[in-house]
Amino acid sequence: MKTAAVPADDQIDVSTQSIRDSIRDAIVDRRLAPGTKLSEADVGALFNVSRTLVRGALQALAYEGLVNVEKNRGAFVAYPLPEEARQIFATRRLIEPGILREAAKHMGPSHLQHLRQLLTEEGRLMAERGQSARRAEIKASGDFHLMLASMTGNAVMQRFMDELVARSSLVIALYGQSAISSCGHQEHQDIVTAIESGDLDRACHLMIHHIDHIEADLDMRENKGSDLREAFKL
Amino acid sequence: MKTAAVPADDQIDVSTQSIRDSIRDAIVDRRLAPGTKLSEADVGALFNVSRTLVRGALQALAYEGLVNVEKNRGAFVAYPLPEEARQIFATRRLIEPGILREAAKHMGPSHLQHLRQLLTEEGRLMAERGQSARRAEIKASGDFHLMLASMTGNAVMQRFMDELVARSSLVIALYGQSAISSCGHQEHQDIVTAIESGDLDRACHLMIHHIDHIEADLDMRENKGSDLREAFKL
DNA sequence: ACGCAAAAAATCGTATACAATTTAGCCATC
DNA sequence: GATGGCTAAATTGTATACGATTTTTTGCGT
Repeated sequence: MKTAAVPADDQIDVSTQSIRDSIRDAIVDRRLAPGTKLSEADVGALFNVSRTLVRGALQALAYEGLVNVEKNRGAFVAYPLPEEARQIFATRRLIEPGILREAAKHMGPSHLQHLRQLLTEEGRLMAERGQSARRAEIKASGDFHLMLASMTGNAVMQRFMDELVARSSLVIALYGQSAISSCGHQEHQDIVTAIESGDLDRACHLMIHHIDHIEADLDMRENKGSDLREAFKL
Repeated sequence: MKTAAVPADDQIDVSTQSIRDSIRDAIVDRRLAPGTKLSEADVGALFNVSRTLVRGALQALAYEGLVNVEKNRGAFVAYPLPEEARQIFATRRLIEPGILREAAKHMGPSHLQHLRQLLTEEGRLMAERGQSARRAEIKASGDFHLMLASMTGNAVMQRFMDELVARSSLVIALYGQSAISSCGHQEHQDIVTAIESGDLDRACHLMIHHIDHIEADLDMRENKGSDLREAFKL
């Protein structure tokens, strides 16, 4: 059976952590499709490490919800079910307004500039063509939310958001319809504008609607991916 | 060097998961003091498993923030710094009102009865003496928040709360002053009463103050534990 | 040909082995 | 008596080995 295609760094010294990050990036960047099997031996061969380290990385990713490990069968890139997807977005709606307010508290002019900078980059990527620009655009879109989380100065929240954004990316990969909601970029801008003008209530309002829009763009009818095992076993 | 004292089940078949849970319980129950070294060999001997499984469990616990693993030095029961503690409670203040509202949406009479039942048990434990009753009381106090989280029906939120409650318990073990804020029990009751009466705004308000009170009961002046390594290395 | 059972291969689960690093002990020296 | 450095012990990091489980292949009978 064909098994993952993971970016193969050659010769470079790798640790469990770096393997985890590489696979994570590959999943979030959608270079690894949901459901793809991640064979311990194969991944180990790609990184020139033993299964021991690969197992550690896969277990960590399982904890983040990015891969499922099935006993005696192996690890697979997570294939979030619609219900799971709903829970992820429900959690984001619950958390992100609070993050926004908390971030705003600590925000200075330089922070705002960083945000604007990110938005500029996001807009630039939207103009470009090609799959790699598309991927970069999706990543940048997630980075907006992550940057807000980092501005809270709260490492716990930041980690929660890391996980939520990563899993969201997986959900969008599975159920997303429109190439990308290009309105997302506009909504990001509106949120920053609201923050700048000091209208946090409005910013939070916009944020919630923004998340709603992302979720509304999904088509979560079952069996989109036709993975029969997933469809029946869970 | 003396190293952990972990509850030793004898002969029972154990997996990584059960080891993780046992250590987790021991930490949350405060039978393992913060800073205690968890030697792979020793833990493995107690559970009659190889270091491989122990390592897996310790890595998972590290991800939850319950243990710190220092490269080439080993795993230690986490010793949260004051700043970390503040972030944990800040995150709880941010999340728990939302959980409350979400839980209330799905709450039927049977759910309310479960909550009342938990509060009764909590009250009963408060009347008892002895260290084990004290531990059970602390656990029950955390269970109140976890039960609310479970009532949201949202597995993601539930896992976040699991982590937050576990880490809170560690913080309280380190910095807690008054035996236990016995007012906590009263506050739990007030929250449930507010929910029953349908006044969610009031319930959320009470919840936030409840978390504030827990945090206010801490004495987080530095060096309570006088672990010099921790003081300098982080 | 098709289906089913048994053998073979592949893959995972766990333990053990060995290398790398840290820690502890000890003696010489100031 | 304290300090510095050297050696030995202990501990972790990683790879390998082997048993258990699953998956695939093979081959037989219908």
